[in-house]
Amino acid sequence: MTEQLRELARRRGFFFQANEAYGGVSGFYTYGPEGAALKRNVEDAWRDRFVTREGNMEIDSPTVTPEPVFVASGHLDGFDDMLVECAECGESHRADHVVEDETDIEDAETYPTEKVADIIADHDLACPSCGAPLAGQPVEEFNLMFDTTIGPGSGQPGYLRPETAQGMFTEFPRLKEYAREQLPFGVAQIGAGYRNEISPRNALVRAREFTMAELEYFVDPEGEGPDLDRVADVDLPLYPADAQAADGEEYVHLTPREALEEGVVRGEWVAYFLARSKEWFERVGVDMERFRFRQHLPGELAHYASDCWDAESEIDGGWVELEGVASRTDYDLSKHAEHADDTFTVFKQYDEPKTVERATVDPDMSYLGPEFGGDAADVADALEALAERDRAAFDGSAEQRSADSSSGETPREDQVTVEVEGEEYTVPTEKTGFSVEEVTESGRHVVPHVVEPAFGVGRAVYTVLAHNYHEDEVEGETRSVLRLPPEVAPTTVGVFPLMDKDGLGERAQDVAADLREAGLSVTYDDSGNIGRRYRRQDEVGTPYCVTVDYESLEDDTVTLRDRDSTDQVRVDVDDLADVLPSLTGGDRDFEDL
RNA sequence: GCGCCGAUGGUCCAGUGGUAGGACUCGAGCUUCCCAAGCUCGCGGCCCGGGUUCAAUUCCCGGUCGGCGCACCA
Repeated sequence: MTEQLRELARRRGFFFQANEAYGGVSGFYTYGPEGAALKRNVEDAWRDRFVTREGNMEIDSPTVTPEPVFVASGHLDGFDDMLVECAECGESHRADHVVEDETDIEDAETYPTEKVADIIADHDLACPSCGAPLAGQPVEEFNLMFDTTIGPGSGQPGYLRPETAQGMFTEFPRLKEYAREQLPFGVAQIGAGYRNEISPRNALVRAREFTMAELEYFVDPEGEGPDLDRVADVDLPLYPADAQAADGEEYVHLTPREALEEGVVRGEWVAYFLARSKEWFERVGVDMERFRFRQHLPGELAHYASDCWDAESEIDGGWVELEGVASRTDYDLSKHAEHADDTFTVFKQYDEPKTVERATVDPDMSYLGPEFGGDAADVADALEALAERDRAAFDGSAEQRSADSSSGETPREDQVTVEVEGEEYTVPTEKTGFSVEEVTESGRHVVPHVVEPAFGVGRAVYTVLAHNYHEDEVEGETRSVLRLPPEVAPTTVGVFPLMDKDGLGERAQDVAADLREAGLSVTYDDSGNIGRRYRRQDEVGTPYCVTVDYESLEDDTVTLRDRDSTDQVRVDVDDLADVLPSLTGGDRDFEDL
């Protein structure tokens, strides 16, 4: 099936390997005319569901991203792994981890690979799996992010984004303004992401450049949940972590509300988006008999996720991840708040203003300035942060006195020490302007939590193709047909003259032009006999075909043929522009015509 | 990245130390006329580099790409 599908995809222009004229490179694909249309329709359906109907906003951020963003997000640490492979058992290990586990060295991760290889040789380190010596084995670095240089010369380092999500996070300070600081709100993006996969496989399933559709839904961790009534009847095929540990594949079928009540799914928003996702996958043509939500096992969770469910489809006996619905908590926004020079919180007003005690500082800059020079402002910021965090530091705790006395200096109760970029600065407490005041707060700054449904568009397209490919037997002949939902089919209607003579061709051309003018995606075909033309359209999933015959010339009717049943009805030419959209939109059924 | 297998028209395959053939598709024409019909004609190909050889698509080496298994998939 896969081979036939792959062949169909190539031959009919759904997708194929890119740059084949130059030998091709693994992991890159071009969507041909049919595939690009199918993909666009899938994306449009996603946009309709997760942007328009959810009332979210869509953005479009750059794919080239400066390095500091990934320092903050944590991707820089995660992708720059050093691997060493055991010659004996073939197992790959993190070279830096081997070194750190077996020696006193604690920061092997920061060493160049050659040095790590030397250390392994010098210490006669062995393979953690089989015990064979690793000395002499090369230590190799692999980057999962594509790097680039921004600007001329050495420029500044940048990376192609491994996910579109960071764009939504880095622009959060503006986006929250557009949302009028009202949680919850969602920001979505459809675009390319890049991962320099070690071994791309399986066509669109694991590509190095691929389209993602991601929604970052920002919620108040203490706020109200979604309206689960709207998805009350959705049956979720759940495959929880504990069921995966057990033998067999026991799925649990629950509604979102049941799943929450039974504690299978943690988090109302996750449950809500699982339901919306399932409905959407069904809408674009994923077979629900070959679909499930699988919970990530604890060790499988990404560095940013607290809980994650993958939507998966079954293709040829294997399961393909289509979507991850992750609880990213406040990880991303907190990280960017730490690293970036902006505010990643939303101000949440209390119902009633509160009076609270708050520790503040008002540093004497006429002292700090001369004392610390250019660092004075940073010291002042550090003092403010310290006051919020630990007001005891300002009244000379026992611990601090003890520390001071042990250093041999005169105990000083009246000073406070802060650290700025590794340097310690000591300031007399009286110069900090420290005080504890009663203030009235009308609200507080909340770091929103993020619930992220992230879809792989290419994988969805691939699944839709695989799940809708059928071979019928028609009078002993095999008929290949893609039973795509009309909404996503690349072409809505094929228009043919029964024969290309006696004016039928001209009449059919007019019909095709009129339907195009009405906004429909139309293919005109006058080549070969009529049956061949129907089969061509069947193979690319065109749901309807219109044939102009001799009767058309008399009474302005045409035959309208249904892909799945191959049934035909006669329809007035003038009605086509209304009938076809109502059929594809699901407002009418073919049988009722 | 490792191992095994493979690479010949758009697609699927056969074959050969003297540059190749079929089927399907596609195009033109005739014929038929509502579900891959028939006939005629036509377009179109040996992954790349090196070696052996008078001569390599064929044999050898290396590479690239693909499939499968392992590893990897933050």
